[in-house]
Amino acid sequence: MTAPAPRRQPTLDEVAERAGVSRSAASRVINKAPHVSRATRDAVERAIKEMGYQPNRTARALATRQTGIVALAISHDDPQLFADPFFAQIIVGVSAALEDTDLHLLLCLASSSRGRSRLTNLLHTRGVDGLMLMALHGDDPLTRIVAQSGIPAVYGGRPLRGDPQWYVDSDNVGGARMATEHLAGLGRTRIATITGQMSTGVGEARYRGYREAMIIAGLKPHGIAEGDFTEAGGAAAMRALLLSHPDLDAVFSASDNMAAGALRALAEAGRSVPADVAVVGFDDLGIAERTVPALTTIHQPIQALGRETARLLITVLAGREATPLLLPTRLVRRGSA
Amino acid sequence: MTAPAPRRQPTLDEVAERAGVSRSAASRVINKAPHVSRATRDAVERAIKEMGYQPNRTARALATRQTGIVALAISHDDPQLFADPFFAQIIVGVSAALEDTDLHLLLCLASSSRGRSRLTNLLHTRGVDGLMLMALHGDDPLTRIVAQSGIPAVYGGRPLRGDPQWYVDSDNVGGARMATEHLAGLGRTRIATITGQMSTGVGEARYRGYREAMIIAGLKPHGIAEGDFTEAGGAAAMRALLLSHPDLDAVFSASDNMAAGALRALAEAGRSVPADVAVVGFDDLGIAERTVPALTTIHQPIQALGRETARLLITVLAGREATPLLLPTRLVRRGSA
DNA sequence: GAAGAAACTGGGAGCGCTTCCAGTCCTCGG
DNA sequence: CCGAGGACTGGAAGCGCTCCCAGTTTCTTC
Repeated sequence: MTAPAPRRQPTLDEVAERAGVSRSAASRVINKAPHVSRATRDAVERAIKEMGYQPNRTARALATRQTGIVALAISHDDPQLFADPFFAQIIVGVSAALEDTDLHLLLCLASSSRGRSRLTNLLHTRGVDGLMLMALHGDDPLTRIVAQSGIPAVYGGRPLRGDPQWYVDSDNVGGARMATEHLAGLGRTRIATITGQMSTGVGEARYRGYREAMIIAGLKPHGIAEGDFTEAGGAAAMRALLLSHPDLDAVFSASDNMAAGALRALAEAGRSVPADVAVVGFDDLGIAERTVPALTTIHQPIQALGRETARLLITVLAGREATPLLLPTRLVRRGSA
Repeated sequence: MTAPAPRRQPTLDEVAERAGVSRSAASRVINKAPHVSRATRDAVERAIKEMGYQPNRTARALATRQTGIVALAISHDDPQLFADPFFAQIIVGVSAALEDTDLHLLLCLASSSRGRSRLTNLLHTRGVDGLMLMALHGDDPLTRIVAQSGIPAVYGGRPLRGDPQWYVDSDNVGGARMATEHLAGLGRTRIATITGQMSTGVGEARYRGYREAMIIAGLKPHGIAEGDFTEAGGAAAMRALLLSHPDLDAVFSASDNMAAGALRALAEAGRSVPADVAVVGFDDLGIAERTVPALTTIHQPIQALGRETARLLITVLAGREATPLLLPTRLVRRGSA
């Protein structure tokens, strides 16, 4: 069995003819343009209803130079990373924001080089009106390509390098500061940190928040280990910290995944949490509730991040004034600190 | 700050002029059509390279009546359901299959009525070449709309009503049968089942598999409770079963989520698993490894489901012969049975 | 009642590409 | 040396819509 020939849709010309007016007139009533008499409008609207007319998207796109499509590009080396619930939440947020516009969402997983070139092609061939970019790593070549294409782009999460004109981000610095302050407020003084990759925007920002809070609290960093946002990486980092700073009494981990690994490593080392070592994570993505003990962490409003990224892009596309946005994070107290 | 004016891309006419040939000739070399002399081809290719020409997607779409876009529509009442890792895996699979074509992926969350009408509109305005549909419930009005639109559609997971021309599905019946047989093979004879909503295709199919296996094993169903694929629903169903059939010695649950709830309810009732009651789930979606005891379950190849759904659509769009596909499931033995 | 403004109308030129078709140019067998 | 057939070529007609513009009608206003 092969595909059936699609049923032919009526065209604007046919509608106009049926309504006994010119194509221009019909176009005007469809686009709610001014200078249309009552009689014309009625006739056209009746014809439209009778024929079940719907304007052809492609033709309209060609004439207006607007496709009505925006892309969400997720650039990351590991395609499996997409399976992280993070992105599902982002997509839910983005979709919600697009729902009251007539924009549609194109999804680009630009992890492979093939995926990247497909995205580049999409930009150059004017396949989309705008772009949302997520999960870039430090020196992603995409930023340059995007900038050159001239297609409006909004970044979800500020990239490390290059200062994009438009972005929406969680307040990573503030969150990390809050986490560290919480630890210090608990009376802990030997506070270590497990960072994400310092080549990423988030990794760097959360580390910076930690540093700032330590300075304000009048404390010296007590152990810094770089992880990779994975559970295994967190465990390894924790072990390293335990070796280099055996007397640490608190850890701020730049992600819940890593914190989960750290908890495991701490348990293996016989340290009790939070009695011996207090732990604070970052993200609050489900896993934080399932660790033992449950993780005190910084909540990041992911769905809102998606929603606001899309909203910002909508604003930009509408030609309205738009400025970057920083979304607040908040501390969620559970058992680990 | 507002959007900058996009830099103008060269057009085919300009390329042709630069190469000193007609637009038709240039078009021919771009589309690798026959009847192009070596000299013409070289000239055009040089011009293309020099000018960085990329054919405009929209214009091409208008001329060929093909957009180069396919949509993945997820129709479900609950938008939050999308956060389920299931869909992320589907998307990864779909993207992988599309990656070696020049089709792009449009994502439609058609849960709200607004979302549904957006999708309908997309079909009628010829905004996409083809459609993949997932997570339909029984009498989804979408099936009719899709059929009427004449746009080729492939179903991921067979809908309950209506027998679509093309679909890809996991072998739910076979999997459920396998699960039940496993239980029977363990010597259990009083085997209950917790079903999903019987108004869904999966719910019905997995129940059918259970029934068939029971008949083959010469056993009588020993308790049937309808759940809703959630953990809470599974727990409630298990409690009901414990009340109606206190002597049951095994349970086949139509999803891991429900099985997790069932395990909880069994623990509360003081039954030990698998000693008193053996439990088998369905899906193998991560949660199965994290229950206590770990869940014996039927593994469903989700990523492959997405991939094959996309492949089938690609085949259909290419006008090639295509037939429905049933993906094999397999038993994964863990602690619960 | 005339002149000017405002409302309406349809023709037509695009948007950037594909594709049909009628020509032109070669090549080659008879 | 001629004609047939094939390989090329460019002109032109779309694809279905928007939008400018010149022309017509209607409404003001003094």
